Amino acid sequence: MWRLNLINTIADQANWIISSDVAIVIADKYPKAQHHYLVLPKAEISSVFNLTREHLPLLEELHLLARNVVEVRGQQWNDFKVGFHAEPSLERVHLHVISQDFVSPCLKRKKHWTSFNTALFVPYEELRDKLQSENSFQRLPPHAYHKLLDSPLQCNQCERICINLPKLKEHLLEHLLNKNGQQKSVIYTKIETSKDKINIMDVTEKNKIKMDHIKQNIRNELRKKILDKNHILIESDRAVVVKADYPKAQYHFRVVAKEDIEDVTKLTSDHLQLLDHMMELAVQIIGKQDHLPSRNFRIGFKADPFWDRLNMHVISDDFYSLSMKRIKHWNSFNTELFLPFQQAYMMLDSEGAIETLSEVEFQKLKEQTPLHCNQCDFQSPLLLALKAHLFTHWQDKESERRTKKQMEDIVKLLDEAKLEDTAKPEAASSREEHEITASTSQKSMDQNQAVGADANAYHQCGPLVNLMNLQHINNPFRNTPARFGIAAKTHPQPTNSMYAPRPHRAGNPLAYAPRPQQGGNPFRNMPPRPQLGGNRFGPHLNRFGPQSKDMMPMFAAPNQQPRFGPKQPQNHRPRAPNQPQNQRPRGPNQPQNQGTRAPNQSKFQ
DNA sequence: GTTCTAGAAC
DNA sequence: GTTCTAGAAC
Repeated sequence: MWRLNLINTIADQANWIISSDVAIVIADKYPKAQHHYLVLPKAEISSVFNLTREHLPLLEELHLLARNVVEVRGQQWNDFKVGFHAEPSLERVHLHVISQDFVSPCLKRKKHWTSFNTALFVPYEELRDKLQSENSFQRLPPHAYHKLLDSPLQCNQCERICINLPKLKEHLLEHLLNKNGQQKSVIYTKIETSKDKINIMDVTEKNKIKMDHIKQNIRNELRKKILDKNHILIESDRAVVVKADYPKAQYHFRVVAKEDIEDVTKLTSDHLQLLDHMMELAVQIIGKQDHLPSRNFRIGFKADPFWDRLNMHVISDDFYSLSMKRIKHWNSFNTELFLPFQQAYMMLDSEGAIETLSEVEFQKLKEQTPLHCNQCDFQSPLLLALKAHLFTHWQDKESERRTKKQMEDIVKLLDEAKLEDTAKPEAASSREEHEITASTSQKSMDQNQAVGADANAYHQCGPLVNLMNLQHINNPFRNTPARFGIAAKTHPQPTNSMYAPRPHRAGNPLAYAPRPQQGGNPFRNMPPRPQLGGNRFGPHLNRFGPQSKDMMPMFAAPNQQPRFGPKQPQNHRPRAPNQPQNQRPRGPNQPQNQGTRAPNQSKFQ
């Protein structure tokens, strides 16, 4: 029965985009716009006419998942319409989440348009308020329904009324192209005789040229930025430190060379001193971040940089940020697309150049899934699930940090008390101790506030970058009740030793390090590097220059053999050939969403 | 919800 | 002649 199509679709978890304990999001099989999703409850509620006031919390959850799927797909919430059909055709109540371009080959009939762009579409808020006030939602009278179906085809973005659906579709495409920066002169596209096949090849080609031009202008922004003193956190004669405009973690800075070097591939061994200097600046900016120890920072270059000027990333390893919106954002820091500083330095020192990956490899790495957590064995194909997971790491670290801070305050207090005891031998009562602890905490808090209010300190130390705001409207986890456990499709996690150990995974600072199976690599016996230690960042320790070869390398364990050993011929980068992380042997638990149907789904077949 | 198709509209 | 719409069938 075709009315059960949606129920059949959700029976197969492979169709789920995201889900919670109570609802599921799927893609509309016949999307009427560029983005079109359906949110369905797991509970068997056949239609919108069966909803009552009791369902308001469920409705809220559907709406939350609607926001999440928009976030997952990297789209803007304001571009979407979210609501129900007043006269739905298919069973199981479903919330439409649809982008307002309405450009789609599946938009074929007038009804497709009117069902979303007249009163036949009931926005989420309208239904919610109706249930709140009247405890039910009623079907439209037949005459009203047919009248709405006959509504003129008025554009949803301007006053234009079109004579028929093909004309409206042509008009809607104009809007979409205009929105994407298309000039009006090239809007009028050829409509092919075969239905719904619109030839926009010429248009997209011209679009591409224009977009390339715009991109080039943006690329130059970094060059301009280093001249603008307002953006600069630290400046020297050879480089500056600026805050990243779209930070991909809580702390994200760029050290930008003043010298006109396009990117990391243009570096030669002559630039080793420049790299030393850039590291010194990185050390300085890290040192100014009291909130986070230096071991939580990663320093390196993008192997496929967007900006038109050599810039070195200094980024905290939480990677929890509202700007972390796309899979390529994650992969650019957590695969071989990120070239750690020490690796770049070694390459330059031993080979005199940094060899890049091919364009094909770049593309592959950018889109690579599943996404592996950089702090544990968690993995997921969905960025949203990874972000939810990263959030738990962030919370743990914050709580750890707070506890540590409190302990430090107490120790400090005890030290002070000791001094006072020397002068005044009477032991303080436990009640007094408690009072003193409380007052110290208060004092510490006041001090923090004082520091926060100190504009000069703020300027010199740089702002606390991108501190996560749980209540931010764009935060997908805002107001998410814990019980819903929004984690989408959860995949089995590796539990046995068949999985490669973490040091060999992309996302690890050792991503560029050689792997055991690769023969002839001069670094293959190198022990794992420890995390960066705070006190090793002293600017006076210029351990990266050739003159420091006899010193203990900054990133090495104290007894490790020196990394800057005798040079060996190298015709390739010291990494294993094409061993993407997602080709690791699978564990016994296969992902549940691949192919097989559960027995209880047979009733839908 | 979709596809098919006859007949109206152009 | 082609394009477009709308009802029937699924």
